[in-house]
Amino acid sequence: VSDAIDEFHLAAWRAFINAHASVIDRIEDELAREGQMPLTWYDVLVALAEAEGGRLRMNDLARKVVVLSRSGVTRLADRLEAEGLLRRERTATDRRGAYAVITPKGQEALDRARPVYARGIAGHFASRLSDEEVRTLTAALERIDAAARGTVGS
Amino acid sequence: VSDAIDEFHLAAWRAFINAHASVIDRIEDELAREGQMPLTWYDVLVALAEAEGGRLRMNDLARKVVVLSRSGVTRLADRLEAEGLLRRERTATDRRGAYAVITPKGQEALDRARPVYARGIAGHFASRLSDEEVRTLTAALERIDAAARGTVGS
DNA sequence: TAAGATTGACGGTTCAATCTTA
DNA sequence: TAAGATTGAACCGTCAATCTTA
Repeated sequence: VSDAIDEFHLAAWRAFINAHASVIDRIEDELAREGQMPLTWYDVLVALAEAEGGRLRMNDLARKVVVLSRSGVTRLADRLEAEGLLRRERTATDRRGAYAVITPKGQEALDRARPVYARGIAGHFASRLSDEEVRTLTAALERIDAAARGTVGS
Repeated sequence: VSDAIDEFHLAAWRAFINAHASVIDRIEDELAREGQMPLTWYDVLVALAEAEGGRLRMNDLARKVVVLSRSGVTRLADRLEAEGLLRRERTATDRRGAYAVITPKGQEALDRARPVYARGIAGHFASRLSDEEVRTLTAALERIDAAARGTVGS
């Protein structure tokens, strides 16, 4: 693996970093302005909503929510539980493990946030791309993600 | 602007978010493991190193470092100054403004971090992309960044 | 009054240590 | 001893208020 990086590739990297920062900023602003939950809350709740029975072990939840660490998820789950958007359930079979379960109130809050988030994705991201670009981006970025996620040591 | 978002575009969005999170994580890990500075430090120092005379007004510096707020940059500059990697200079012409200037020690630390960072970008990002994909990504993401950065209200 | 920059208080995230059950 | 999860302490970043000079 070559360790030099030329202008051609550096420009792509910088565009990647900068586009991410500015788009996320915009969407976060719009969510706040419309009184909706921040993105991290959304990420946790949507992971639960998409899971069987709206429930996931804390460990699995943490693995799905890429932007947070394990203890970060614990902390956020505390806040969501305090807001009544999520509840914890202990299982009988393995009493170490805890499930996080989305509540009806959590589902409602998620449903309110979803269109605002969707509008942000559409307006700041999707609408700026041709279909061909979307195909290329998806393939390339999924490949990058899989490779980076897969690497363990070094 | 349509506010619905279909699976086709959602997949691209998720790939974008996940690839960013996992690649940044990897690179941050590698920097730490090799005893180099974290990315935010790097971003600030490289912005200075690329500027005329290695100096920039705090305000301009904050505008260049997309991933931090104005006061975030002040805070980080405090830490970098404490480490001797950067110093502040007050100017005679406008005594409100402060310049941040990279020090020789800062330049050296930057030079040590640069190849590690470059290797990370190459290994986890650039090497996974064809030249055609790099061209498409750069064009698309620069467009997205410019549009998101440009939008002011709503 | 406004611009440049900093600060105090606060909220969120992480690391390492800890607790509990397997 | 290990796995699942949580917690205490420290660190980082942001917002709103503030300080200083124009």
